[in-house]
Formats: sequence, structure tokens, C-alpha cells
Amino acid sequence: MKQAPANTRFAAVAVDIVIFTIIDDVLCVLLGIVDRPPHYQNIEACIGGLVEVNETTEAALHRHLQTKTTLQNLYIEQLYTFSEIERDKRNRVISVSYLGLVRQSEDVTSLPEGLRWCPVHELPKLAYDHSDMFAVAYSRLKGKLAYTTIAQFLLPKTFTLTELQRVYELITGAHIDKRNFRKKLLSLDVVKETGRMQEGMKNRPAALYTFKTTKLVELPLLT
Amino acid sequence: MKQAPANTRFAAVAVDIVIFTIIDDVLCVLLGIVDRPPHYQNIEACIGGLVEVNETTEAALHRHLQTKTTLQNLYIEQLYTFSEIERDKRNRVISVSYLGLVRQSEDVTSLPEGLRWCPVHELPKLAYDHSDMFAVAYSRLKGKLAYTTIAQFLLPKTFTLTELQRVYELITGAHIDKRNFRKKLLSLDVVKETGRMQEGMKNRPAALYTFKTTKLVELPLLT
DNA sequence: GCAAAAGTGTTAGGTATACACCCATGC
DNA sequence: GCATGGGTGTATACCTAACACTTTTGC
Repeated sequence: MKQAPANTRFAAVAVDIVIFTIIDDVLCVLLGIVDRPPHYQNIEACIGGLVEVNETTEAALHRHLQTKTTLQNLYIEQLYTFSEIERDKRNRVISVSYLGLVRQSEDVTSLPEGLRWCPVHELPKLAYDHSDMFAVAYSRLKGKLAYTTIAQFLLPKTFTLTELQRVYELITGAHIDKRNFRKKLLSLDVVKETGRMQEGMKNRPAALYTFKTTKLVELPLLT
Repeated sequence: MKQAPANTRFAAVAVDIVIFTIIDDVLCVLLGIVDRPPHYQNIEACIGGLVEVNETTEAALHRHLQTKTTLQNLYIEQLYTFSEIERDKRNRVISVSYLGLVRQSEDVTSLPEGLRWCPVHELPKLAYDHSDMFAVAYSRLKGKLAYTTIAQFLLPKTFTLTELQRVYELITGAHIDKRNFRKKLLSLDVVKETGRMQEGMKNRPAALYTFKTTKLVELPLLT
């Protein structure tokens, strides 16, 4: 195993991830119970864990996600590195934080013991500096919504245009005109009709769309 | 001094900074000679250094800037954290990188031995993963130029509108119409006339402007 | 008076916004 | 047939983009 330089026994490096999803028309974030007396008891935080000497921060993140959740196919991007000396009152830990998005689907709601989806508007005070971390993540999400197709990672692979519009409305908090939204979106040439229709609705069924690519595309989706 | 957890003797954490400035109408980046045999000889890199256990990454960055350069009043923002295991062939080092901008002024060109300003279009292959780091920094700079007033940190405190326009043209590589640029800029209400004029020009002297605030302001400065 | 850069308005085309009604389905 | 959300077009205001000449200064 590759060693750190002998004279630089350093702080631990950790990764933490702020994971968003939409459940029942509410934007939620994944929180886990922290139980680390004396400083952190009866308090929640984003999930994460230490980085080993022989793994990248991305590898560490995936390892912690696998051992602590059953979530699959997340969209992940690096967010910010937090290094305040007292950010973890127990030890010196530098944290590389990530933003994660999970598509809406059934298995999202089946979480292991100790984890929960918390609506972002009911967020409690979090352990460590995770309240700041959440704020950075939420701000990044809002920002990227406007000029990328990041919303796709909060929706099922196929979705109705109304569902996509709701993602924008939920996260920006603003009402969007249905006709203008569709006109703009279709002009950007990033989604295509699947030809299939929503089923089991008690009203007129909506056409199902899908993004042309699962990559994040940069373009001004909202003005 | 606060200790790292006993069981987490970790890789070193470093900071590195990609510093841009404009010299003689050319966008340049600060490089320093690296001399670390056997892997890194006769090669340049961005400046940086290790983070100590009892300092934040920002504090470490300022410490290394002070000891290695005479630059003052930089604009600095965190960029990205690089953690590839082999990114430094000598030891495991995670690097928190920063973007730095220095205003054009005389003292910018008086650099200590071993440092130089390299035009971004003549950039050599850099040590470690600093070529990637540069690419991320350059991309961030281009991106933020479009929707913030970040250009102010590449200009003297007072400047002419033509100088400001040149910053945009240099970094985006696109020609901008003078009349449209001025109209847009003035409508955004971020700069004000100082009332003073450029002196010593062999042509008509230009009015000197200044930004209303030295904070970074977010707004669409370019379409 | 000539060279060099500063400064200034108008028009046309495209984009954003505001707005209301009919349609398809389940019950 | 009624309640529910799906789906569609137009008119206006605004913003963007293209474009050329006069002004001021140093030499």
C-alpha cells in the first residue's frame, strides 16, 4: 500500500454526500443518525465516511454508499472541500463533499435503519458543518438547474413534461407557465417522445418523454 | 496541536493554485520550476504546498503564497479536489486546488527566481496532474466570466471600458461589438465613471471607470 | 493634417412573457 | 356528464445583433 510521506501524518480525509430526491412532490435530502458522544448525539448528518490511503475520494464515496445504502445509479458531482479545523469537534477531518441525485422510484423509499429522507424545508440543524454543506449543495442544484439538464437525474428515465416542469417549480419555488415551458424545452432538442403514454391515470394520459442522452448537457433551460 | 485520529494516518493534503493575470494583452498563468527527482525534473507546475494539521486549506494557501511570491490582493476561490492515487508519483497527496486572479500592475512582473508568467496558449506539459488542474481553472474562469463580474479581478481598480472589453475578448476568444458591449455593461449598473481620464495616451484619452463593489456580483454579463 | 483609439444610435430579428380554451380519460 | 389534468397558439414587449461615422488627442 502506498504510504503518505513520513513527516506528514495528517488529518483524516473524509467524504460526505448531500443526496437529493423528490418524493411525493417534495424535494428531500438523505440524512443519517449520528451517535458520537460527547459532541454529536441525537443529531443527524449527511452520510459519508473516511477515505483510505489507497483509494480516491470517489472510490471512498462509492464504498460508503454501498455499505450504508441500497441506492443505485446516482448522479454524483464533487461539491466543495471543507477544512475548518473545528468542523469535526472530535478530530481534525477534512471533508470532500459531493452532490448526489437519485431518480424517483419505489426503492428510494426503502431505507436502512437510521436513514431517512427529510424534506428540505424541514431540515433540522445538522452535525459537523453539514448545514453549511447542505446549503452549498442546494445552491449548486438550483444553479445547475437553470443552465443544464441536471433535472433528469431527479426523474424516472421516462417522464411527462408536467413532471419535468414540477422539478423546476419545486426547486426554484417559482410558478412556470406550461405553454412557455414546453415551447422552450422542445426547442432545445434535449428530450424526445417515447411514443408511450402514462397509464392508470384517472384523467387524460400524458405522453411519456425521455432525455436524448443521460449525460449532463449545458444549455440555458430557464432564463 | 489537534491530532488526527490515531487509526487514520493518512495521505498528505496539499493546496495548489492556478493564478491568472493579463500581461501585455496576453492571459498568463503562474508557473514554478519543480525539482523533485526522479519523477519531476525540468518541469513546471502551479505553486502550492502541504497543509499542516492545524491550519485550514485557505490558511495553508495564503502561507505558501506569502513565502513563495510577493503577490498581493488576489481574488481566490476553491476549484476542485484532486485525489487520484498516482497523481503525485512520489507520495499519496490529495490536493485542494484554487483559482487565483491578480490585477494587472507593475509588481506582477517582478517574480522571484524560479517563477514565471506563462501565456496560456504556450502552456507546457505540467508536473503532477497540474495540466488537468489548469484546464479546470481555465474552464471555470471562462464560465464565470459570462455570468459574474469576475473580470474586475484581472484589471486595475480603475480601467477603461475598452480594457474591460479586452478581458472578455481575450478569455472567450470572441470579438465583441464595442457599442453593444458598452450598452449592456452600463445597463447592468455595476460600474461607475470615476470622472478621471486616461493620461499620456497618444490618442484620445478614455474615461476611467471602476466597479461599484469589489465583491463578485452574479449577473449575465455576456449572453 | 494625419494616425489612433474613443465614443455614440438605430434598425431588424428573435426570444421571452402573458394569457384561455378544448381534449381525453375515469368514474 | 363532470372532474381532472393534458395539450395547444398568438400578440406584445423586450433584448440581441449588426452596422459606420464623428471626436479627441499626440505628433
